[in-house]
Amino acid sequence: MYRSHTCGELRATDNTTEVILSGWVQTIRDKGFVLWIDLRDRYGITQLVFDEERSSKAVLEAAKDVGREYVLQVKGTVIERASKNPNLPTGDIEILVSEFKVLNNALTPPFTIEDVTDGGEDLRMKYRYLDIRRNPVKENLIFRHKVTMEVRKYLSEKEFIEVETPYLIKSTPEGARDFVVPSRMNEGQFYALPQSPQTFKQLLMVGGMDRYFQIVKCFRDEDLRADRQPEFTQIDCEMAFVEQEDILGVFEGLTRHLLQEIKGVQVGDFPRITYDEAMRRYGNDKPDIRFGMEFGELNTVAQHKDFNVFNTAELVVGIAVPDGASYTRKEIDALVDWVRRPQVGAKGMVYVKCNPDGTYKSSVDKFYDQEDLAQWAKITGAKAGDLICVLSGSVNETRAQLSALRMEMATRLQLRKAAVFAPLWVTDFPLLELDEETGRYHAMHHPFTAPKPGQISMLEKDPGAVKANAYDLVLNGNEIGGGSIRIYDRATQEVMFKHLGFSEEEAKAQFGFLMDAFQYGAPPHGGIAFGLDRLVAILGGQETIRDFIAFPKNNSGRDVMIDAPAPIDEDQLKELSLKLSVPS
RNA sequence: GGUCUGGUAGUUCAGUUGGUUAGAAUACCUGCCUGUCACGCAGGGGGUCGCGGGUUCGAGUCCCGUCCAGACCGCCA
Repeated sequence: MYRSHTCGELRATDNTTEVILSGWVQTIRDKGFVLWIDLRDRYGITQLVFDEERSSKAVLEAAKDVGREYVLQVKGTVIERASKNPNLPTGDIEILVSEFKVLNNALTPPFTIEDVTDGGEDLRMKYRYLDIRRNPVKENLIFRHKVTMEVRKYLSEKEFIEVETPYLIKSTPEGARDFVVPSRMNEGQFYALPQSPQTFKQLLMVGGMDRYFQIVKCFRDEDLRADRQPEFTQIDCEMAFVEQEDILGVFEGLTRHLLQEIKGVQVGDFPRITYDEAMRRYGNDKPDIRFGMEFGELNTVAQHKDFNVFNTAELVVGIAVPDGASYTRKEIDALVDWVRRPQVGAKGMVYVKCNPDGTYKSSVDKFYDQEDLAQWAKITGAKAGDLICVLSGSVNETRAQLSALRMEMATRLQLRKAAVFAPLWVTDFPLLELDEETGRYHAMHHPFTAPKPGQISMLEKDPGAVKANAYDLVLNGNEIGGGSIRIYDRATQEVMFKHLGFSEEEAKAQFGFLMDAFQYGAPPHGGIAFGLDRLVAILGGQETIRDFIAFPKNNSGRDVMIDAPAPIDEDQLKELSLKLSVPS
């Protein structure tokens, strides 16, 4: 037997009990006459004591030879401590060790295994198995487990069935780049790893599964971010015989359940706004509504004066930064520089200080009088003491720029509080999106999304105006879920493919199986998929998803621990009928 | 593909205007210490200043290139 108890469970009531513990050496405090070792496992820390009076000389001497992170098995008696540690759950007791065994020794770890480590990101990833011994990472993984358990519990209670779908599927040109896998048995042919189980879950609906979910890995070969990994986990869901309202109801319920069970937070009905409204009020389709600073469009009051920049702009729009009027000239200049960074891309910024005395001071006083500026303040909701920041230009770019500024100011003003949860639904997404480079329309969500009833006819004349039965669930400025009502008849699906620029042959080759299935009694259906990594990170109050993934990839898509990806040898290439055009 | 930031001891970092032998903290090693728990005290070892080139009497410091890491833009149906 390696242990009778864990390192986290012994209390004063266990006094005099004979126990066996196993774990890792957290720290050694050697006072000469007495020596303590903190023994750590997943459950906690228990202090071991060795001293000159009560321990045998051999045991005490041997204890002086152990090092950090050694794996020990100890046998001893629980005793009440002479000096207790109120900061530790096991702080009332310690183990007087009668014998112990070093199960394994350990090199000095390259960084300290403590809550606040001295290790940098890179090093922690290289030795991720050591990082996982640290409480913050360990707790995150346990937290993730709790979330997935609650998801399974909730959905199972609602009659959802978890079904596994294949990982080796077919590559399609739409959307993100696929990871591809060469097939040895089918020379020159490739599988692709799924970007999502989209078509399979729809086929499960045709198969009559009615309510499906799956906690499933998905793969996208695109550049990474703090909240984006090449392989990531989705809570993928689909329901038959539903309309949008049914789906929003069930998954608002799931989200509320998680907030309640995981965070103990109660939220009322989730607000809903349309995509168009989100863009107008926040410049963003995933607005963070934990704070205000809503956009105020100033075209009517700022144009037709002598300020040419505004007169020639498609959109003039501002936000009121709370208490920003006290900014110095230098601080405002820094803000202007900030919006002019290439990442934001604004050409400049007009500001209005709303002085506490009710007067206004702006960077465009030459063109606008106090009355004009009072109008701006009214529209942006600026109060005395605020700073109005105004950007102008083309609609889409200006909104994106001001949205970036809004988020930046909220961060600086600490309005993005991790303990506050503000979910909302964004609905009525456009069906299609114009790719400005190719001049082609592509599906904003995916090509299986149903247009709003009655709007199919608009596809010909004004494809960009067609709205879809598509929706996103946004939490604290992050898209945590997105879905749609699907097309379920062959004719409509064919029309969609045609408008996306597929020839009949291409559509048949790539999605013929789905359109065939639609001819055999496909039920109306729709669904949603949640990004689990992101959801867990946000519930955990953090921005980066990496610390909620046991073995994540770095910025360049590398696993620095196992050093992947890596070249494969000549024999493997040959077996797969592959030839490299670059030296490996 | 692009922008920005960083790379100096095992680790996290400091390093002034380009100037003597590159520092701190922590980790590690040795010794001391009668109740520690971030133990304390004394001492010690530890450096290809990412790599390559250039400017200079002299480069951790300035310039060019390159690699690596991180954040962001593009991208992510």
